[in-house]
Amino acid sequence: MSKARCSYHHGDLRNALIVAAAELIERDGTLDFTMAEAAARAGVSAAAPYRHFADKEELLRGVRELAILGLGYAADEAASAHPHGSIEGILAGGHMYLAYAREKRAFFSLMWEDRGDIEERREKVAEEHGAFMVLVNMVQGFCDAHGNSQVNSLHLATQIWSMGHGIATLEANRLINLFDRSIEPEALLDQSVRTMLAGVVSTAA
Amino acid sequence: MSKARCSYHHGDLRNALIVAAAELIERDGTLDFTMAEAAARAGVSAAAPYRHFADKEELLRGVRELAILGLGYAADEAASAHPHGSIEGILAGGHMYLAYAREKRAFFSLMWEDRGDIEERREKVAEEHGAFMVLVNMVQGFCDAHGNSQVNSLHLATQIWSMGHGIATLEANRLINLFDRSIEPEALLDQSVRTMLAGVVSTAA
DNA sequence: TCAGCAATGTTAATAATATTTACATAAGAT
DNA sequence: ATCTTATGTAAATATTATTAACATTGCTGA
Repeated sequence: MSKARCSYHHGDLRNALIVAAAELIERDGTLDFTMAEAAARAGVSAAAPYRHFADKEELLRGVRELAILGLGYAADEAASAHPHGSIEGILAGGHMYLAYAREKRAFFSLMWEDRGDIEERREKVAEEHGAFMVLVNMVQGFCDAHGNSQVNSLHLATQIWSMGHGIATLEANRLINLFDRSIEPEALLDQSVRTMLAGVVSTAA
Repeated sequence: MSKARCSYHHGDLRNALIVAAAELIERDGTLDFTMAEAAARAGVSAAAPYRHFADKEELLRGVRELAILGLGYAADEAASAHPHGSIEGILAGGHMYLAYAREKRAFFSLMWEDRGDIEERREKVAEEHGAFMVLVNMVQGFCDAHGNSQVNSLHLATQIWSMGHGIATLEANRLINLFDRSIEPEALLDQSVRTMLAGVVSTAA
């Protein structure tokens, strides 16, 4: 069985709950949906979730996985629209990240919030964090194209990521223009990335 | 009256509650202290806080103000240890920010989380956000010292802030070296800031 | 095929908290 | 000295997460 709900057993409740929770997060823009509502949406009783998740934390981690995968797809898409190694590809990735932070705040914060399972996450980095891998690739391509082979692309990617992450995080929390109303996040990001990459090129061997 | 608690009335309960809450946050490293415990610590009943704060959110906002002021003092201190306009001053500010994020995670996230009162915050920017003003000053000094007067220091300060904010946020959530274990946050920050400032100088009129 | 087990659901507690209500006290103004 | 308002208290309420005790059913091996 794997249908809607022939009878007593659901068939795929774990995933159904993750989806239900994600829908509620999407709907409310917060992570504080109730277990009961998620369960109801999946068509089961309030206690059923506990057969699949130790607690709400664990369900949230499930949702997070989904979100991270989604971000990876978005990154693929952004990257594939530009030539490999081009600065535009990197900028497009940044815009995608920024848009995600803005439009899916709750998922974005869920994704980057310490939930006490860093080690577990580290083990699954390769499978789950496609988005970062895409960035590393683009950076690698950029360095190759600009004859700077001394650069550690993992390192440079982290540098660019953290830069974009700062802007995106502040934007998600509506704080990026707390001090200067004229700030435009995308422009700020572009400028930062360009400056950084210019720095890398000027250091070229 | 303004003493410990001569009798029925406290005298300064509002502040006492903010301090109590801050102590609990410090102790547990989380924002999820209970109103009851904060009240108990201030020596009053569980319902008393509601005479001073509409809800826990409002108490948290009170604690946030305190934290932001503290960050401002730390910024003053960091800046005053280096010559005005020096790159070292800016780096020191960054290190302070990073250390704060690492050592006071809960306060750090409280400070930069959207709590639905952006407009109110904006009105008090000048009084409360000393730390950013310090940064703006240092940046201004740097630009003056390097003969680049076309730069909008508010804008550049935002750029540097968001850069440091990204690294600090990721560090606070233990994610900065999720992909690359060899990353050292302070070194990454220094490098990023130096690259950015080098870019500004090279663009000098 | 069928008995029995393990997995997965159910309903009815339990528990922890925020928040409200109804009442008490006391500080300060008239 | 009294009256009003601000500030406390104790005792509900309400909301949720989570657990407990019991039910159903798919699957496994004889």
